[in-house]
Amino acid sequence: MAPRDAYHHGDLAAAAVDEALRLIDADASASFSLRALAERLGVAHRALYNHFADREALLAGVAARGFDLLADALLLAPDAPRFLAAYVRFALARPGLYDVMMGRRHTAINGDPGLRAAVDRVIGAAVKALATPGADDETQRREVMRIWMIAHGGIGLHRTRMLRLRSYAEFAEEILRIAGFPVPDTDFAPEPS
Amino acid sequence: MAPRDAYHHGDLAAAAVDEALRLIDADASASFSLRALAERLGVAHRALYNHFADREALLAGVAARGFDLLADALLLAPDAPRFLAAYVRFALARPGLYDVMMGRRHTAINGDPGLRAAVDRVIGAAVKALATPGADDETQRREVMRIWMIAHGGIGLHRTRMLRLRSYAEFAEEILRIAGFPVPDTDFAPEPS
DNA sequence: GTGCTAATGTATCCAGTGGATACATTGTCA
DNA sequence: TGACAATGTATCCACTGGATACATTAGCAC
Repeated sequence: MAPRDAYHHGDLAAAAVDEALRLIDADASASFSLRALAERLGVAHRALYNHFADREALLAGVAARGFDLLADALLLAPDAPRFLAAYVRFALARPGLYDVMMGRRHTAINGDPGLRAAVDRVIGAAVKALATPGADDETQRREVMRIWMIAHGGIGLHRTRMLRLRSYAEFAEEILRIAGFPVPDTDFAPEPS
Repeated sequence: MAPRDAYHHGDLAAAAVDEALRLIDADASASFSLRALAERLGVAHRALYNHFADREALLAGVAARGFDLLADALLLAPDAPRFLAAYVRFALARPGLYDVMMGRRHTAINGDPGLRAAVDRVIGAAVKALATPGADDETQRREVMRIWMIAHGGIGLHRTRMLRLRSYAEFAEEILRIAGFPVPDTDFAPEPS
């Protein structure tokens, strides 16, 4: 839909996603606006509409990039507990990006092939890290779902302070315990802001 | 902060929360606006600011009402699996309201006493339904967290169709299995829209 | 009862938003 | 070289949350 050739700007579509990701990462609480993005790119805000149907389409691009980054991080995890730790670390370190990734509605997720592919990379990383040798496919799939639900749910509840956990460290240990993993001696993740 | 006496309108503060809840329930995908709300109340949009500091404060009121409704529903659950079922049913039946409830940031949750109290009613209902006779407090608390994480995470992932579950019924069965509960023969929840 | 005062609601303005239409520019290729 | 389509700009619109200034009215002191 959006050509990748170099034109006036160079490659506005890619630059827009890059810069949008930067803006969203810089301040998760700030609301993202096309006009602010266009200004940082030195371009009329309407120029973005030559590359993205609307604001949602641009954010879908950002989300896809986010899932790719997440998959990259998760593929390094050698086992299940470190997979869970890496997932939680990513989400809490980049709350704005995580919101954009998870805020999409299902129509957007399945309507955008690039986005769906990036999500599937994450699922692939999960299957790889959570695989247990003897188990059948159904069991594997269910384990992926279980860990993902606990991680995603835990992150959401922690961020609203719905559950009365005093600190990030406490949360991190707790989520490992709840998932049924041993808690390592050393902190498995740096304190996100 | 907002007096509850009857004045010009009667009780605009309460009426506003009621009507906002109705609007949000009616169309979860529509973005909620103060002006649309004021129009439905037959009042200048600026009148709402005599009762709520800003849009967020009004939505905090809606969220508090939502948690009260959720607590009401959960208190009827006689055991853990039916607690989980009731929670999931509520969230999927009222997606807009659930978003408003869970979209708050922690500052809002803990800053508004009414909201915090409503959240605590939900936690109380959870403790009641998930209590196991012999267990100590720490174990109880952890079980509440585990079920809540699975429920909240599962709802989020299901609504974005992140996990490849074909239908709501499939999701409902799966989340019970994942939480370690037996799956009943009959559907435990009607299909939400 | 009669005013006074503060709570409530209104009128009007503002900057900012996403989006649309019409037009200018410019790279590419026939 | 020239036409055309891709790209970017100028300008407009309806709508949003919010602010300031003013009108109304309820309820209390007397």
